[in-house]
Amino acid sequence: MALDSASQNQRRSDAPEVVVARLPQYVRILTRLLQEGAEVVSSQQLGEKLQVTPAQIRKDLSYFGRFGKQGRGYSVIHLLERLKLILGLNSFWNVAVVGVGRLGRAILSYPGFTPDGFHIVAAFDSNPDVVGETIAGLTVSSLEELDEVVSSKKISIAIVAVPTEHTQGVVDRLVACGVRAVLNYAPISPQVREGVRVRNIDPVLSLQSMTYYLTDHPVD
Amino acid sequence: MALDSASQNQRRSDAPEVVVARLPQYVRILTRLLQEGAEVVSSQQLGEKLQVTPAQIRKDLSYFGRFGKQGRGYSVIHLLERLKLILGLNSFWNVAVVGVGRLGRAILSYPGFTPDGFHIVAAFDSNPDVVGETIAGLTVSSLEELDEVVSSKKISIAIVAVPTEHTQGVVDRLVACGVRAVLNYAPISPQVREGVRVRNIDPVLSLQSMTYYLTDHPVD
DNA sequence: CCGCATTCGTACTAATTTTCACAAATACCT
DNA sequence: AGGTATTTGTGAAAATTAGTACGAATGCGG
Repeated sequence: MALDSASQNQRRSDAPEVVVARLPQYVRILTRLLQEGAEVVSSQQLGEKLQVTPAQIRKDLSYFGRFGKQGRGYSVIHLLERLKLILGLNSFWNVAVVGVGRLGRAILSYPGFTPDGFHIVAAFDSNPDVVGETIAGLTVSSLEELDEVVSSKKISIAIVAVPTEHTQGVVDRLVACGVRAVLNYAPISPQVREGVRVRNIDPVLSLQSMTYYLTDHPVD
Repeated sequence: MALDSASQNQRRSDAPEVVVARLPQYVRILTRLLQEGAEVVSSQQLGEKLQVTPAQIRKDLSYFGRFGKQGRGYSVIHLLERLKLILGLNSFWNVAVVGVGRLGRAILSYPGFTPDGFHIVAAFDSNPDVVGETIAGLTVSSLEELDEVVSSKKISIAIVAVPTEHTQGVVDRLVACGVRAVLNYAPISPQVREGVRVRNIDPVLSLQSMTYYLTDHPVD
């Protein structure tokens, strides 16, 4: 009880990254529970749904405040609201897609980003044949216009689906335009300055880390 | 996240899962180095390319054997071969895609799996309008034929891109047919019996874990 | 061939992450 | 109202993961 700031509700800055990465899963489960009409949920129940120990859930949440009631659990709607606020999911995010090839088109047509508050408001490609084309209601812009459009449309997140060899260059340009979060689909990990976040979507790496377990390994 | 680490490791060498997950990245870098004509590489150089400490690379490799030479480093071609053997990447893997909607089509048309030894040899869908269609040279089969085709084509890995509500059911059927590794694109984490591996591709979770850092958090 | 610069492999140490376990608070039953 | 069953939040312990540092090889230049 001696820790003053530690026991306050606003202690957020020092939450480990691994904890932050779990919060969106909690948000997802809570959203479903809310739809199902649940009013209260315990860390025990959440843990079962997420295949995680109840202690971990309580510990994770404790980095951000005290949201539960002993003997009762967490108010689904209240905890959900708090977590969305913490993650910045209480408002919309404007997103650009860079690279309108096969993959970029699939991303532009994918309806799964919008319900979660990510609005794709611009698409870019370097190919003059593609620029001007309209996909899923969006007209593809030239990369020349990147700076202007990113500024005017207040874009802070980019989804990058360009050929591997252009990825680092595109990411550099995006960061120079003020983008601070990049979701990259190329099979490399772009380097960025501190303060910029990158997540890589790399299905081949995922497959390759599973084949290890499909292979017989002598105990040696 | 891990359920029961004691029961996870049976006869297998005891390399932590987090180490196994890094090996494919080593393989990727080594492949590139080999193409560039490099014959030898040190943990120092590998570490720079991967943004990890040299010690971590040496430690990771030491779980599987002794591959380097003091004062010299690692033979690129030799280390690459050994890692591919460890990961089971020295031969081909037959893969099925289940769900031929927009996403499934994009996956079937994606050329990036083949060079890494993952051969998509079957596609399944429940929609009779889609069954029989040919995409990227593959004729879509009905889900009825799952068991037969998985057996006859020796498929041990499945890529699942079906609507969320059907995902668990499809995964259950796949596991019943003998599939032991699943790459899932739906925004849930399918539950499987021990011994079956699942990796989820979930771009929304990735985005949501970045928005935290784009949001101002009072320090106190 | 000798000394010096490299670099591995690993025992040891540090940091991080997870789990345990328990006081305190709450709900509910009789 | 009193007793019992829940369940949180959190220090402390345990487990896992990463990093340090150094002995032992190895190669090279003179």
